Amino acid sequence: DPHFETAISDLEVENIETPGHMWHFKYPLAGGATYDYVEKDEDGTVLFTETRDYISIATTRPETMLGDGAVAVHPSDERYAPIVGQLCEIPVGPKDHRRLIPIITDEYPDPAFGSGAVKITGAHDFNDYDVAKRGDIPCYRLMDTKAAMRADGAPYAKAAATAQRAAEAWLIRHGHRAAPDGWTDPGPLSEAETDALNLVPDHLRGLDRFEARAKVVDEITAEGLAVMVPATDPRLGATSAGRVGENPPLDASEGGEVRTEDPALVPLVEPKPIMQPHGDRSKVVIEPMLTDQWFVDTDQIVGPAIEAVETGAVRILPEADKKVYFHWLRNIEPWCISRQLWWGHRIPVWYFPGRNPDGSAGNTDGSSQDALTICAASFADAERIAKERFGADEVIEIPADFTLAKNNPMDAYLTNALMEASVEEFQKNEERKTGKRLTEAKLSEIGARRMVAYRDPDVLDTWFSSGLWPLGTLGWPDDTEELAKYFPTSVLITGFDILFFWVARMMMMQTSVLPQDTPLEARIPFKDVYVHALVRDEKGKKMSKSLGNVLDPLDLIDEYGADAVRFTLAAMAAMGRDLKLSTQRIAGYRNFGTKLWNAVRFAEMNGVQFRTTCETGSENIPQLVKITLNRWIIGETARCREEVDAALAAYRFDDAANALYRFVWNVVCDWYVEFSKPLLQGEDAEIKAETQAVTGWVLEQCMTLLHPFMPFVTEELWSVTGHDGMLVHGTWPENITSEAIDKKSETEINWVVGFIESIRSARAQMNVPAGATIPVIAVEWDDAARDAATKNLSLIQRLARIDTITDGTAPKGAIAVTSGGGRFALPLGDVIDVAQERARLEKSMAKLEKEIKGLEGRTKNPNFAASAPPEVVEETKANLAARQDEAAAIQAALDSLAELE
RNA sequence: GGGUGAUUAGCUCAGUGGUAGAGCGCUUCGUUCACAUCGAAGAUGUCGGGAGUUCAAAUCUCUCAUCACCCACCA
Repeated sequence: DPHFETAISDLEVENIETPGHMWHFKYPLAGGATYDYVEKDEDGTVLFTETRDYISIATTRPETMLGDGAVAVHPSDERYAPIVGQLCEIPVGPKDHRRLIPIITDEYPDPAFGSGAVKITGAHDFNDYDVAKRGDIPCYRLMDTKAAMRADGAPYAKAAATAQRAAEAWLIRHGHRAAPDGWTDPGPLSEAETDALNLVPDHLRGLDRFEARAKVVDEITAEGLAVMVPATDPRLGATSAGRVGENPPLDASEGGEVRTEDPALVPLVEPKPIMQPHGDRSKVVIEPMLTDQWFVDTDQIVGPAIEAVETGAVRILPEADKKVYFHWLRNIEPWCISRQLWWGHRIPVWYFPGRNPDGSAGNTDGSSQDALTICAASFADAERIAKERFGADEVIEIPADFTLAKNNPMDAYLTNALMEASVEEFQKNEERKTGKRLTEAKLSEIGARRMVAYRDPDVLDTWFSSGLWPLGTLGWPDDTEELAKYFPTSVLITGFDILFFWVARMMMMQTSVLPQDTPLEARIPFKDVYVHALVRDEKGKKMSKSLGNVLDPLDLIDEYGADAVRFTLAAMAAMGRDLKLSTQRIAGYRNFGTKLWNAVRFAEMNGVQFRTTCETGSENIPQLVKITLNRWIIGETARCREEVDAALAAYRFDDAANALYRFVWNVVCDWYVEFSKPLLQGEDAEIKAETQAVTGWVLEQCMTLLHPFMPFVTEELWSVTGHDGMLVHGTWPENITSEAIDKKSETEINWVVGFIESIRSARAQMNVPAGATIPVIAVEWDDAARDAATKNLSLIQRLARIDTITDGTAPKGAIAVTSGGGRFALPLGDVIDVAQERARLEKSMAKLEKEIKGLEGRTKNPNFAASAPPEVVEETKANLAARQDEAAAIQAALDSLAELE
């Protein structure tokens, strides 16, 4: 990452499609050689022949040409067969020091793409690196950590000459050129030697990579080595993605100005969208570059992480994300964990320059990779190991940038406490002190007993450090109480984008770091992973600052309140789906908070007493509560609590929130509060007292159950209703169970609710004035209906706005109302509009008939009875019978209406 | 290029085999003592298209279309 000047892992790279260009250049054959370039079609018919003195290559990154080590073609590509093993010239740099590179074969180039020939820059391209490794081609690094062209090392001419010798040696070694007499293979350049070579021409040194690109393009074009095509060539305008207009025309900053005598010919530069790697934090274009880094060989630790999810020891919810998890882990790459940053945990590795891996003196290479390294918890540990294992008398820790010692093993042996001493100075000092010059042997002896070490300056990837979070926070590696109690942890709630970064890494690290002989279930970091939704904008796009489509939660909270925002997010958190936030919905849930507030206010105004604790469980309620209405609401409360708990256990926060919304608004407020009014305001003290108590109890349950979803308003209500202590410290009402449901009360109240709704509906549709109180005639009703209606007459009177219910026959000109187990008539005398009533009844009838037809279709189908489960058949039959009864009642009403006309 | 998911009321979304749902919005009515940030009533759907499996499909299978996201080294 040229911005942060550090290596990053591939997970931290975002590939973004950006407009780019592909240049076509000629690499002239060495010494002016020529060949017949022949293009054939599939049948072998010759399409095109030309004598060429170059090979054409295409590149999107011309600046990397400077580091080319070869040009590769596919072994089967007959066009280039004649020149494989020859040298060609990189057409950049000083004319008299042009580098020559071999033309090699490799399976990688696709003969059908571009010219079929690929330039190989092993140090700056992943594919090229593989080709280079296979072909023994050197990887020349061109840039520094800022991705500027290198300015270090020997002048270009010298570096190029070294590279040239290497290329020629390669030709001989690989049998493309006869060895001169007396030639001995010097062997390929070592990695350190290769890395030390700076092949950037002097005038390009220090330039930014993009500036260098423009200059390279300019120079090649000026020299006439760009592939030229007629200005009408379609490739100049089309993009490979076919999206016209996305690629801006080449501008001067990218180079490539036309400098040709023939105005009809222009350089072939194809506009082309390129997937460019960007740093996810720095947002700059990442430079693939060869550097020494620490990697985790993930293959070795990935197994248990996969197995734990396969066996279900760790659940990933929603299940769909399991697939993503598996796919990534099964195709995992080595993980680069070293960072060249100053923050983070420093890598606990000490290097011993001038020592071989076995501790013996003698490595003159200076590179760290094949030198002695010791991984230890501290320098003291590293020192102890060095002394024990390698018999050193003394280990001196030096700074990582103490290059003198690192690069010269003799210096390293002799570095004294002042550390700036060279062998020369050491000798002088000794001579001054003792008057004798030390022999080489004596120097070596001193050196052998003394070791210097420096700690790796890099730090660990922050995700590597946090990968041990579950264990680390609990005191591991000590055997703590916390570890015993809390590990494995229960649930990790996280976002999808963290699944790879953190979750997968924690899985791999926890399961690997703990003793392998403990069962996998005891090594997992957590049992459940709940992958929560991402909030997106209204178009479904990920919110991002650069797009400007961010809804700031703080703004929303300012406008609607924290509870409303929180409840909305919970209510919309259906698993496995991202949510598009709508402010309207937040407003709706803000009103919900107000509704609860008002319900509590109502209770207070009616002398409701709140208790400080809810010690009453379901088992006691039937004895304590006598009134049907109160028994009913207690049952409904229990039902709601169980629903909420089941939803929460399944991480269905939306189901839990919606269940509570329905219960509080549509059950408690719409019905219970309305029903309780006559009881609370009536004369009977006993009824009043019980209803006050139950109302208080119900509202307490509402506050408690809602507290996780709306903590602020519920806490406030808890406080203002005189409770001691805070609701957040309260207990969850697990003891309110469905045992509290009283079937008889439930049936009765449900009938009353249905009856009131039927009358209200009929009234509204027949335009009966809202204020008018009307009588009801029961044409026929069963005992249950009669019982329910009689017992709850005052409630029905109040909410349906009727005065009496009397037995009788429907008078002419009455509205017909059906309700479970009964037919009723609302006599309105002359007021009734016959046509309107007919329309109303016919509409109900049509709806019923449609349902009946569907139900009949099923029950009459012999296959249905044979194949469907018996309970479904029964249910369907019962349903059909009920519909048919209702249809009959409506038909009767329609018949009597007909008599009126 | 590979993968994953989505498509249901005007909008935002629930609903994995058995009578299509919620909130918002919309229409009509309502200033009675918790609440107009409210109450009552109401309208609204070829469940993206097509094919298949099944007694029965929004739900399972295949396919097409569109959208979104993730992954990827075509110079």
